[in-house]
Amino acid sequence: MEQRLSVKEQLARVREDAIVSAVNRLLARKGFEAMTVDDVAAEAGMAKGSLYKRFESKEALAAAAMTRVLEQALSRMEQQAARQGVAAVDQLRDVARWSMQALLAGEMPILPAQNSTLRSSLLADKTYLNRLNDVSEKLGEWIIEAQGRGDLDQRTPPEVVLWALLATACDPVVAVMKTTGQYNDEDIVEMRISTLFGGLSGAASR
Amino acid sequence: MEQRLSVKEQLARVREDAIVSAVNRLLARKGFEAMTVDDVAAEAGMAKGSLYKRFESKEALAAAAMTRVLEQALSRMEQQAARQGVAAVDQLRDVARWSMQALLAGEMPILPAQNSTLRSSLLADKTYLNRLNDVSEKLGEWIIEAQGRGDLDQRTPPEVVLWALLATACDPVVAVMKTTGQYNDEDIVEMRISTLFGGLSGAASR
DNA sequence: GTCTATATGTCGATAGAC
DNA sequence: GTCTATCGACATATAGAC
Repeated sequence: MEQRLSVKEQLARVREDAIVSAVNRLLARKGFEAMTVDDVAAEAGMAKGSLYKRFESKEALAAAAMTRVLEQALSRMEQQAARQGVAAVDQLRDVARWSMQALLAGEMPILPAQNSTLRSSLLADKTYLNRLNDVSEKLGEWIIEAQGRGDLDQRTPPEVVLWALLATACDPVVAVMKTTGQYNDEDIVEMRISTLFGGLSGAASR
Repeated sequence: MEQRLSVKEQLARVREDAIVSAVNRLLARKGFEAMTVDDVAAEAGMAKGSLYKRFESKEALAAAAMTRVLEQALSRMEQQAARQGVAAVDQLRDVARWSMQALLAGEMPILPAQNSTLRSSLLADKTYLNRLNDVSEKLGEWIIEAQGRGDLDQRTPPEVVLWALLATACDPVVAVMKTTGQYNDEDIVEMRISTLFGGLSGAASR
């Protein structure tokens, strides 16, 4: 009985993962507003009714996708934290790289500017908020450390650095560079990271 | 007869300006998808039918708003260009400041990530494309000049600098900083400009 | 697969200018 | 009195919810 339940649970997890992955891709491709529940059903390969069995609304679908991305980021950050002798600023750089790579791979659900229904739904989702808080706290530690060492500008408030890093996940320039076809993914990421940390200014302004 | 036509035309222009201003505010507030044509009618103080008399679709309304912002930017840039003895990099900084101020004032129509209907509509709008081209060309000149003087990093391709500057118009960090209420508009703009040009890195990494 | 709500786009009625 | 422009109710399609 216990074994059977476990299998059922595993199947449920696989199914749920298929849904969340589908939502993730669709959010990355078209954004929340343009994504329809029919799209999700088609992409996940199941009937619309099955979606509403597990998720109570379109907003809940999106929230699950965004929560999963935060969990993946956390997992990545914990791996990074375990490594020895890596400067905090390099750990921050790594997170920014990771999120831009996800963005380029079409796996980063982009949250629209200020959609009312999705936004209020996210603000009511404790799991999402907890994960966001976990990510922010870990990044915050690294930011303080990097500022202490002089690797990050000390005049910029830590929260502002944090938001700038989080914003890499929806950097519009990455998408433009991608669509021109002039640059490969690696170059795009490196150029944006370089601009983010080093700025646009040249030698004469330093 | 000529006088009468002129008055009529003036009235039409005033009306059209009211419409475009309303669209502008609504795009800034809720974005294209969430904005309804009924919203526009209410905000502009006229009936929906009157909107469709002058604009053939919701997309055309949005395109008109975006075109007008580009025209305002151009006008600002031409004023800047007329000033003597201003370094190109400072003119670029001024444009970035201007667009962020517009963003903070709720007057910057934000184009959604990649909405299919609006995007294809914009790409078919010659007026919009021409204005965008005008802005890009002028900025491109300044970028080349600033790079030549060493005021901008020469390893970053000019187009990438251009896109980074255009992206200030939809900088999500500005909105977050605004909503916290911790900073006034001027501080927000200066911090973001400073990060954009100077980067996040501190003295130890220079 | 069905239902309901809502959003875009249309059209006939109407009011006001000359 | 005619003509033009505005209004707002209506048709139609589509998307969320179950």
